[in-house]
Amino acid sequence: MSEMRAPKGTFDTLPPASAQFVAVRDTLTAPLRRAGYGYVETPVFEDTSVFARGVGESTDVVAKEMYTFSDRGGRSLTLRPELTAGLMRAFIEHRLHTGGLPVKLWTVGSAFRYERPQAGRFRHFTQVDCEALGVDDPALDAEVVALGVQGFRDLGLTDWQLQLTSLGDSTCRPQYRELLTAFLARLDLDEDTRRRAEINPLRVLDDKRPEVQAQLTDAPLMVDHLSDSARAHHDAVRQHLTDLGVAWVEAPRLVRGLDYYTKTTFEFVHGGLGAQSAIGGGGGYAGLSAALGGPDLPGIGWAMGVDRTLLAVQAEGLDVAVAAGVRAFVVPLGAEAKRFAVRFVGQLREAGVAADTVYGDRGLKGAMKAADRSGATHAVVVGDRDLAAGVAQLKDLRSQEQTAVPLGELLSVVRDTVGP
RNA sequence: GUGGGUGUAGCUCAGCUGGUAGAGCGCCAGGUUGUGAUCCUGGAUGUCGCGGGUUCAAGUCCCGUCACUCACCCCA
Repeated sequence: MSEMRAPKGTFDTLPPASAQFVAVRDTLTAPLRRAGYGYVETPVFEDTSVFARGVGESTDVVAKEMYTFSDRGGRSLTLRPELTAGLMRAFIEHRLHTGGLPVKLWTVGSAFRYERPQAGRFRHFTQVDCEALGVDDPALDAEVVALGVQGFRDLGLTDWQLQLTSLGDSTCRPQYRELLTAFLARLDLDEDTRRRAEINPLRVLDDKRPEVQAQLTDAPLMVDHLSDSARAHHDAVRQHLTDLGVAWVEAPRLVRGLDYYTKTTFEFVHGGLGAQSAIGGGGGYAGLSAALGGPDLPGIGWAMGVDRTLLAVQAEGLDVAVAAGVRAFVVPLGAEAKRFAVRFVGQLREAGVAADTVYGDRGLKGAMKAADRSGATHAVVVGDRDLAAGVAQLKDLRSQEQTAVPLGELLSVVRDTVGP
């Protein structure tokens, strides 16, 4: 066994399972493409300050989970721990806000966090990201959420739910925060939790330990202390979601780990994943653009975990992969037949038929075995003897029926028999 | 960063109270010198994660270490 291994917390996605990964990734992005969102490609690493300022210095992600390094020019760079901050940096750098608003963007790619791996949590993972920037409109919030919902529906997922709440805005959140801090100060909490309460008291609300939860039954909730405008925004979002046929559950204790979220906040959770049950999440972020030195513009967006969604697909036993493999497999026998096979496979592919042949000297039996494993429904067996007679044998690998086909008709017969 | 579990063939695993390794699947070959899958027969592959200790003897017991895994924290 080799000592070479994928780094801790990373994994390789190999055939045939990789076909499912591709299907999940493409299904999640399809609704965005259909809705007119534009694709953006940004670097996998950014200046460290993009994340420090964008994600928030006090978050765990920035404080202890970033892959940060110096390049040869002495610059501090960081492998992106999420995709939104880099997207915003590009949005600001290229002054995309000077066009029509909102600006609707999506991207997909790798993200990196130095965390202890566990089920559904890795140091390298893939996210699909969707952002709508520059307009504060509850209908836009609803659209963004609905586009995420559509992806899950298209995959056939059923064991999931949308959790929704509002984290308030700059006028009501600070007041609520004080209220909550005062409440938490009266509880019997361990030192670790106290420290967390200081950094972000909201996060204590979704502590999973029963002894903590028991003390939180009477905790004040953000949704009960929203400003009039935040309240109206939240109500309108829910009305639009209803109109769009999107169901949700109220999650007044939903907290997200990135500092930039405001108002609409949501998470998609799946029942088959273990502790890391979130397959996607997002929300509004009023202050992010300004925090990165850009215009003071609002935004709404989400990130979906492709790997976690794939786990969800597998947990539900769904068959999402497009049929891989080939339809026709050419089996040559002899030197002349070999030349014919290589040429004929090229013709089949050119004609749109997924086809393959055998490479390496394996003999007829081995070649037939390869044909079987390829997933092809039909084999084209051709030996020098057949070529001399001007035919090839077309064999249905399921029924075992074999018929001789004149070479002049072979291409069209195979194409019509096996399909694309 | 903290805690629990597990490391034996390519994969899934068995190996009782210590006596120097096995099964199924897969792979290869033959049965069928021009036919796969099915069936029959045969075959190959292991530093038992690594290091140390106890013992006449360690896959088995003890210690350490690494990896994987699950959970906390956090999050996709």
